[in-house]
Amino acid sequence: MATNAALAEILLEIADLLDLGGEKFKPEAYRRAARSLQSLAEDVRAVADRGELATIPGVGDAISEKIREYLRDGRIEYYDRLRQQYPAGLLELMRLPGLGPKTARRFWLEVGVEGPQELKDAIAAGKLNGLKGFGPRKIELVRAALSAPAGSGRRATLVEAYDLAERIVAHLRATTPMESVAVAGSLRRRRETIGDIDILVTSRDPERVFDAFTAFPERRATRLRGSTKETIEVVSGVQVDLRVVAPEAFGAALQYFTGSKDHNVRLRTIARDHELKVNEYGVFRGEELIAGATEEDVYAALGLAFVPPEIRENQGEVELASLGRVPRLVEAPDLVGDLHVHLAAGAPTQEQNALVDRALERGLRHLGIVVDGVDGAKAGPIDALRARAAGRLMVLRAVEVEGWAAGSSGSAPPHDYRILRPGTESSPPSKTEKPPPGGFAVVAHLGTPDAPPDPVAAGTWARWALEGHAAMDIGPGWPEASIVRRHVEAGGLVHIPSSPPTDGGDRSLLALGTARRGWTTRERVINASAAPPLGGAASRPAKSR
DNA sequence: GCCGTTTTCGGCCCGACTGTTTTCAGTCG
Repeated sequence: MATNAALAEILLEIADLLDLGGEKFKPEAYRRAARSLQSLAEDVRAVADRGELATIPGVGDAISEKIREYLRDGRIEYYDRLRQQYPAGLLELMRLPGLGPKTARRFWLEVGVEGPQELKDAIAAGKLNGLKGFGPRKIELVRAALSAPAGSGRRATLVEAYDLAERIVAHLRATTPMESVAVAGSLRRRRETIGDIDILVTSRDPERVFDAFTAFPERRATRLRGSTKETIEVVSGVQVDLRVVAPEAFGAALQYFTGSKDHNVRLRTIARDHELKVNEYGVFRGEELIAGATEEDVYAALGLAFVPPEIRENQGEVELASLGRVPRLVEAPDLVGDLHVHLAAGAPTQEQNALVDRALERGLRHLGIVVDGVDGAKAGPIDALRARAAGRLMVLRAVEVEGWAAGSSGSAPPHDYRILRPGTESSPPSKTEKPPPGGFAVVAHLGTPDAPPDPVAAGTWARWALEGHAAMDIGPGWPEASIVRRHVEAGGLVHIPSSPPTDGGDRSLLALGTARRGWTTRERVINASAAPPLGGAASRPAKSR
């Protein structure tokens, strides 16, 4: 595991242990530091080497010292000491849904339970009966949590969460009248993985919306249902929250429930400094509602420029917003080409033509095609496609070279540029390993939605791309936004797929979101330029015909 | 434990929901 993630995990566990001890504010402090590490744009070791650990939000003297200890000794004494104070099973107990540190601690001290199995036995033996604050419903809740199916409450990949949210929204739209519906939460921020899906609705008839939500075919269980929100778990184990809000508060609610938590805390602090209060119902001066219908209003009321959802992580965006200097992130209309489209050599002419026609419909200016299953020296269908494009679209011929072990092999021109495929099946390259010689315009196939690249490997490939002046291909949820951000801030280029996939769905939106999450601006996107800089290519691009 | 263009000490977001409660504690996001 990458150092940042491993350290974050330890800090989170320290937080849980402190919770068990009844600490009031320390746990949240450790969690905040952990979240900062998780979204840190570089290896924490590099930050430590520069002596700048304290610049990380939520990291002060004490946590800095613990981080240094970990980097030096591979352990943190404070953490080891805390762990000795409680049975390991208590942490498992407090992580069950509906249970927390207080409850776990009471089970331990008052019933002598040290873990999930012992708790099961204790319930079966009726040892919880008569325990103060534990009625039959509460005991049943605990019992159900203990026997929850495997995978319950798990995190989903970005693509999985996106598709699920699309199905839920479609179901709601088809079955109940709503004024507006939006997806919020970490899915809207395009996080790499999604803990729970947040859906926001305005409607005059909340009960009807909840009824429709309850009737969603994939629902497995309802966690809770009140007058403003309902939480369900679907069969895949993912949790979905639905909230109904008033139209005049839609923007405030969307802002609030989009998060991130740390971003919102910053906003509320700023509000307080302006003698304002912000919550999911709006921005208030005293009792008076001064903003809330749109997100733009909410930010404006706080004297801030609008912040795109993808970068709301308290990673410097709030400061820039207060100065009115939020970067303009790449947007879908900026993508004027695609340099990485595959076409089977034997594909029917109709399918080949559709590739060009779709690109023309989208108004693309260039299209780079890898023809699979044909000798690179042969023209394949490229000439025919060039004729079809008839000067309206620059059709480029790309070849893919697989694996760093491939050496200098690969087809000779005539191709316009080469794409490096590091070879995800192989073991990741070492830090000192070099890419194969010869230039590349794009480094691609770094992962798939189900198998995102290992962060260390992705970091190496990003470096290859940077050194070779090639663009790093972005996928939905990978590489991690922190790697993308470090790459583009170092001056690197990215490639964002823009052609709609042939298998339906429009997940190219998600790759765009991942790029935006990495603070990518248009200038850093190789296919946002009408004349893509293919300087890293083995040969110069052919002239447009 | 962290943080501060009013603070280096005294705060720390805040509301919904649930179960068990005659007014609240715990959990969650």
